[in-house]
Amino acid sequence: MLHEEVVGRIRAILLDGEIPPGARIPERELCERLEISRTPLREALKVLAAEGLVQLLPHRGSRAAKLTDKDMRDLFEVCQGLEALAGELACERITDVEIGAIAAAHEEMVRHYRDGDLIQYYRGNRAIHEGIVAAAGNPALTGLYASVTARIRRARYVTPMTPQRWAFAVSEHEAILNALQRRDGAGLSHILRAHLRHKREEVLQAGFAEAEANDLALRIA
Amino acid sequence: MLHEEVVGRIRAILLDGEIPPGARIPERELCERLEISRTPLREALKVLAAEGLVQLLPHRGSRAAKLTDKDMRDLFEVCQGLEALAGELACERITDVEIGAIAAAHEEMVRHYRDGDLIQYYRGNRAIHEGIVAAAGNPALTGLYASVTARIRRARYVTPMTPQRWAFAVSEHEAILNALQRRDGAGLSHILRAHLRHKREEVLQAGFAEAEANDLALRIA
DNA sequence: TTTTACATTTTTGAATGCAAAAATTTGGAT
DNA sequence: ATCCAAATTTTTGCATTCAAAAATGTAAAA
Repeated sequence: MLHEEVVGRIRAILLDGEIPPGARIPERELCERLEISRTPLREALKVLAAEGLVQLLPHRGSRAAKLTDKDMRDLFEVCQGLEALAGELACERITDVEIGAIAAAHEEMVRHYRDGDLIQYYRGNRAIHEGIVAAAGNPALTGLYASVTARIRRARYVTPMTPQRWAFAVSEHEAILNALQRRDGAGLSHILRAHLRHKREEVLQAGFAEAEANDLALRIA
Repeated sequence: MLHEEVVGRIRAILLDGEIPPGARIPERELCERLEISRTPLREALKVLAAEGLVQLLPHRGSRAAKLTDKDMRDLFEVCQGLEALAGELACERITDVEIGAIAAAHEEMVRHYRDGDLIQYYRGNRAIHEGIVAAAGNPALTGLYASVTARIRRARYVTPMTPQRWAFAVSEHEAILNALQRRDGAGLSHILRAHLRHKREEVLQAGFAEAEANDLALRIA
């Protein structure tokens, strides 16, 4: 197994929440499960620590990173900046074919909304945002975006979605697609920011990070 | 020596250009120099690879990353986005004391400009930009900014500075300070973008990345 | 019963050893 | 002399080992 694959598999385990935020990472078990020795596992954990997904405590092992409300707010803020930039760049560079693909993803997402299928809706949602970032044609941006969104993904998908919020999010997406089709960079940037700001408010209001903190506090006590 | 210190020292060696872009990283020598064994060195190299400073070639070791013109353009673009965001946030959150510190750094930088001391000018310049980012009060943003600027630092400082360019850059900095003092987020964001766009144009025009590519081509031939 | 000092076990972090892959050198054929 | 193949050396990637640190358990004293 290649180094990048090891990193990827552990990242997936963390993002799936199989090792919940704040929990100790069982070195021995992971070694057995991935059928590798401690050396490559520890290399991967250090990489993931640099990415912010793992917290290393000298001489006391590693834990799945746990985000405070402040961390969450900060990451959403950065994400807003990155998506706003991506939106502007995308409008300058996107091809008609790419717009068509995003429009198709949008229609599919709306269908999932009508069906009330939240999981599939989220999947489509993510494809659209990632499509816009990809259309910016800037791999450095794509990489940072991936790393930031990975860290807040769980919070986004765990936060409860009310019918009102959901309907409003879909209407925002109509505006996003519209701005993209008009190649209105400033407009797209603006609506993307608002869209993410709203999502951030939902997530923070749900007190996701704090819930996790309490959870850990209970476990320690 | 702690893991983070190993990473930091190798990063410094790379940023200083002591191991030039594209050059092979001599594992054995670095081990002796840092007085560590291969295990912690390799852990550090993998972290630096994730940061984009090192290129890992499976079964053929690691090299100091070499940036193409496209890479450089992309990184500058992201840097523009991050600084623009930082500028807006800074204007919302910065204290009078912090503004005073940045104003002082600005005055000092202008003195170095008048003295024609480019090295000290760059140092002051960097302090101002980092001060604005820090004033945004967003550690996630600070981290990404540090990682992106690290990768383009050498190109910025190697690019020749004409008197005209220099004078113009200083005038831009007057506008930056002014916007910050007025806490004009939109204005600061705008001028920071323009400032970086100009710097990017200079760097790309100087053909820094291509020069390095040729340099490597010669070495290989 | 609770607390504290000590011994034991476990876990961490790093050096070493080993097998596989790549680079280099050597030797032979053209 | 040049080119190609095989042997040798070097380097890489990983498993293992070892010392130090932390966690755990135990027993004695308050």
